Amino acid sequence: MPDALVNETPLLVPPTLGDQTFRQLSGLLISGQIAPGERLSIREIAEAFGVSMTPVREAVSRLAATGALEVSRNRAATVPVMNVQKFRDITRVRIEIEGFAAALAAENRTAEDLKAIEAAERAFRDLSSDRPQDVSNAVQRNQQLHFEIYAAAHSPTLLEIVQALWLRVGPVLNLDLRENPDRLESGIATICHAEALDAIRNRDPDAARAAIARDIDAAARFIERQNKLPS
Amino acid sequence: MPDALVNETPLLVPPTLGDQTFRQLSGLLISGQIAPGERLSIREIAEAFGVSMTPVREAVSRLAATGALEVSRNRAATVPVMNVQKFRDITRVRIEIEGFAAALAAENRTAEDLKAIEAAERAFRDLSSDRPQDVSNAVQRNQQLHFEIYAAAHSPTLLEIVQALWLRVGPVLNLDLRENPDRLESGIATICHAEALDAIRNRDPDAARAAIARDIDAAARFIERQNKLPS
DNA sequence: CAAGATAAACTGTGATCACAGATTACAGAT
DNA sequence: ATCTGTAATCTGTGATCACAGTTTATCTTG
Repeated sequence: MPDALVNETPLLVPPTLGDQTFRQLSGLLISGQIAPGERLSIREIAEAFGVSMTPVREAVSRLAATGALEVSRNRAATVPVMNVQKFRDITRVRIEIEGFAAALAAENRTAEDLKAIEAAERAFRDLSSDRPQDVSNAVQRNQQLHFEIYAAAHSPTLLEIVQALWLRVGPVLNLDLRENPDRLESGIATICHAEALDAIRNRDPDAARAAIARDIDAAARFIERQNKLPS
Repeated sequence: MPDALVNETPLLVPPTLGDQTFRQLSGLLISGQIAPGERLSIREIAEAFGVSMTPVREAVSRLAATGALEVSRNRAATVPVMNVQKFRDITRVRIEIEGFAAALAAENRTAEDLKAIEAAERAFRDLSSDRPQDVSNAVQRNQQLHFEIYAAAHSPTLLEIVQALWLRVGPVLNLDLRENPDRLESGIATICHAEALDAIRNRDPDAARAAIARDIDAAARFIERQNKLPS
């Protein structure tokens, strides 16, 4: 599931335990299965994953480096709790950067990119109408669609930045989604996705940027409206 | 609870050896004192810094997570070598993101921010005219000015992203600068800095974005013109 | 019953070791 | 002199231990 978020390593060499731990933790974080404020003990994770402390330490270090985890001295790592101020800050940055990625995708997408995006859009729309309460799959397919678009921008640098941003907002966005599945039923996401797809198909960068910006903004407004964000 | 007051001041707790190692390596990378392609052995660094392998491993993991270092399985970490394609990609992203940060700075800067930016601009300009061959200080003061501007945007998320970008381009930009000090004499940087300062002073986001974009683009064109980038 | 002192358990940090894969150096053969 | 196979060296990876600071539980005390 977290494959879209993690860079593929050559299959010639087997990934290290540190890599595997990083991927597993990333998947749990981005899909909202670890709540903000939750404590992550290195020893507990090591025991749960059947490895020693060393690979977990490396994974936690990497996650902390990208802001996905917070570590204090001699204290357990925690998923950052996001207050309203931080949430607005990261939302503003996401709108700019992911909007830019969508604009680049509209310019640089190939025919294969378009086909992949169309398939991902259809998959999300079908699930949204057929099984709107299937939150786990919705989270996964929404992520799949977004990153098909961002991959079509053909900018490795931008892709890594967006991945790091999603690792930060994942716990907030998707944990909320799991608690309020009706957010999907509003259909705002489906509309924005369709607009983004059209813009990318027509190679319209400004429209693509606007569509992604609206998608992000709508979700953010929904989160803020529930007032679950602390302080 | 007195604990709350103590915990609010994180500078009282001494940084870990891993943090210090990370900072030292970051400084060496961002200032171009470690060349692209150079190998960084954990044991060598540990011996040079007088620590064990453990803190160095953590620092290297964090740097690799942000793309500042590349690690292959069972091989020494290396400073990523940037070909023309990668360099253009990251330059394009820098123009968008750092331009956005400059625009935010023009909107959100306080009077104190402006004073700090003005001082940094003056420091760079003075050095540029008085001792144009003092590359080490020029690199440092250029960085100082840029990050005074980016800090004035008051967006922690954006600031971390820009820092990660500088860790990647530092080796290329500043190593080149050390080998070709005459780039400073062109005065393009000084002109762009002055434009950016004016725009931020006048709270003109578009002009601030354009000035920073021109500064980044000019330096990038200078690098590409020398054709030192491989492949 | 509530509040505070104290001990037990838990935490990350750092160092050290064993190990297997990768690199390098060196030898011999052609 | 050049190629080649092999041994020595170097590499990150992972596990384990000791240690000090933090957190939590327990017991005492008012």
